[in-house]
Amino acid sequence: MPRAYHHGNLRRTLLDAAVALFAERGAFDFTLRELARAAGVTHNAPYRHFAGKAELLEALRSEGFLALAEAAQASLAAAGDDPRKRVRALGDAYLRFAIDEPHRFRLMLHNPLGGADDPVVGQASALAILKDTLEEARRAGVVRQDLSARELALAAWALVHGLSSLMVAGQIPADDARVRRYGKLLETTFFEGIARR
Amino acid sequence: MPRAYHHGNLRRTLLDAAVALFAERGAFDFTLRELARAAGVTHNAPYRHFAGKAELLEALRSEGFLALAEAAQASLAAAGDDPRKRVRALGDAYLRFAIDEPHRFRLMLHNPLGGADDPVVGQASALAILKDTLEEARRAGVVRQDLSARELALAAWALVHGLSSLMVAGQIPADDARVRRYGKLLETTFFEGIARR
DNA sequence: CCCCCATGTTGACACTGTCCACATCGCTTG
DNA sequence: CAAGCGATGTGGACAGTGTCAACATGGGGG
Repeated sequence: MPRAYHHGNLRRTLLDAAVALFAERGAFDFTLRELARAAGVTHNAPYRHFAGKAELLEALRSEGFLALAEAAQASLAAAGDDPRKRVRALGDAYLRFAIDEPHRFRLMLHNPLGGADDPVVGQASALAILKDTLEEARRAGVVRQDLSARELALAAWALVHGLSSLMVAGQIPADDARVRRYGKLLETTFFEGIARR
Repeated sequence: MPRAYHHGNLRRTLLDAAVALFAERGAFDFTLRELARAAGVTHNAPYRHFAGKAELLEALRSEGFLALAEAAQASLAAAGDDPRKRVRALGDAYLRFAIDEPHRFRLMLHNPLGGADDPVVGQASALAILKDTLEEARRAGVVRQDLSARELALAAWALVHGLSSLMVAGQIPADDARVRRYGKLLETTFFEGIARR
């Protein structure tokens, strides 16, 4: 099969190659030209799809958040109707995402500081899912009412994010047993402690 | 004053210049040669003090953890004898450090993945302080006894680290009032929830 | 059917990290 | 107190990088 002059789907190929390179070496020190070579293309072809290296990285981060949002939706769909179970499902999904794709996770969190103003595409939607689910819980009356859904969402996020970070950083082992145990601990901490009515 | 051939304290100067550059642009994209220029020295002088760029970064991370450890000690010294107050003081110190020096904080957490095996110098000592303080609390009987001091320390760390991360990332505003409020919330969460006897 | 424009290529430039051989100093030792 | 040696800084070189500009190609809409 003769390689066509036009690659066909270079953008996709480049993004995939980038993720693969991340996973392979565990750092973000890959090079644009390297990516181009991996895709079997000249060092300048990527510039037809990304304005520069920074934009490619941003695209990767976006995709990460979209994937996370998808995983969150899936876990919600499997969680049934109990509001508390639904919140728990989101936490589990987050933790699992962080553990299964640590490179991507770290890339996503590696924002250039102060970035609440211009969040990456997808980040907002991931956070929105959490907020909506906590809004459900709020309406169902299983959490305190004097905090907004957003505040509750941030608290829950902080909780699970702290654990995820430490696991990804290797400070806390991430074996299945521990993940389940800490997941439950976080659940009670959130519902009996922080969000208690 | 004629610039001497031998700079005198280049290592220090380079590290300081690096921190300054971080703070100035908010990303780790500085260049070794740039650093050398800022220090008024040839592009190769840094190699007499660091094997390469990676080693310089690692030195920076080390210094960050040492500074954090120092801040922790100071806050302990001012905290009196009550074990609970002492733990709380450490949490506050962590949060304050993250907020006051977000660049450094992000650099420190930016480890090359899986790094529990070869932690940066200083990281261990910072963690040790927390562990010791929780050991005190454990001996004083104000926390549950079925968790080791290390486990308690990690739980406390996860808690405060989650909040710190979100604040540094700009997701949660870091004004004084909120910091105090969340600090108190974390304290009760930890002592009444996670670590309750 | 043809031609236009999105996609890919070639060539160039300034700059980077790092290696090497050499220059300059200041501290130790006799 | 001299000398010289090791630590520190210099200058030049090289391959590789990000990015720009000009050119080539060919598939899909008129």
